[in-house]
Amino acid sequence: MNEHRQPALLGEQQAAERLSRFHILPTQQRVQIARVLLARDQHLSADQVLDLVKAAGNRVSKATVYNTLGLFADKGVVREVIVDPHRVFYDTNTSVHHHFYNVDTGELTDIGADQLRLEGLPGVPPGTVAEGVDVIIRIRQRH
Amino acid sequence: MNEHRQPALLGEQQAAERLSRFHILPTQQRVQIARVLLARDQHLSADQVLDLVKAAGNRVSKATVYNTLGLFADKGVVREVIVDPHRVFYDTNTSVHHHFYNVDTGELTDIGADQLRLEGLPGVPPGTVAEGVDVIIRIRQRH
DNA sequence: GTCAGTGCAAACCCTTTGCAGAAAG
DNA sequence: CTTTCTGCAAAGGGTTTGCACTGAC
Repeated sequence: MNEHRQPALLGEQQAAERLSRFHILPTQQRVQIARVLLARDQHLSADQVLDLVKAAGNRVSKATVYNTLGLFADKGVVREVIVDPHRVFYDTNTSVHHHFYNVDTGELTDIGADQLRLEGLPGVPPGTVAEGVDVIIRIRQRH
Repeated sequence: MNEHRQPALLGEQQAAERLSRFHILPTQQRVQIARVLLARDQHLSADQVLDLVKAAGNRVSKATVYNTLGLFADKGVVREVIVDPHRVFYDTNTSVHHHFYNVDTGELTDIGADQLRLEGLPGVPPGTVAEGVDVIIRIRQRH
């Protein structure tokens, strides 16, 4: 009856291995952050990650969460989603896909790559290379 | 030889009329902001707008610039572009189009609607309505 | 022992807010 | 005269930084 009190966490082993695969040294805090973050496909802000790590009974500082999420994004473990000037979301789904962003609730929902196709991608400006394509469909509550 | 020292400004009359058309009371500051902002197709941050208004010899406060840009966006005079967690850009081109965002330089460039087509727009989640679609192609300097 | 990672608090920066004074109609 | 707008400065909130401490190898 109480097996759902705590959100499922990724095992420490698995988390550490996953970080190693991305050439990230699996320190204690990074592993704890990975355990909550990578447990499922989700979109979390830095603050939410901090809360989840603490809720799981581990201690991390705010600075480390920010540093770590930035590192994870750099290394490709997660993807930054910028839809709101107030906070950055980290998306654990790194495959090609897009998003609905509910401006009223702040909720972010995935749109599979198969549900939306981009035709005729334009060439990038000279001297630059493409890094990624973000498609955001902004929605709001009816009325 | 000195006709380019000052960026071209929209005439006061034109600026005021344009605001009225969007049901915005054309007060002094709003008109001055509109004159620099709407002079051409461009992407400006609030800070840049503040600097431009001051450079044009007019006085405005930071708060008024923020309030005014927010108002303009609400009324549809400009479009907010959120590509950078650090600042919001205001785009004077309100027709359907997309953007390149150079993450190294912070530069925003338009992509005409004719250069990129979206196929198979998915239906929005129940209880919500679409407000807009943003396509951002993130680019960076080669090497 | 050396170098990288972490924690804390303070600094930062963009943006918003509260409120008194000014301007618009 | 009433309502809305503006300016200033202060507050806000997410993110970053500086620096001493800790941990990894």
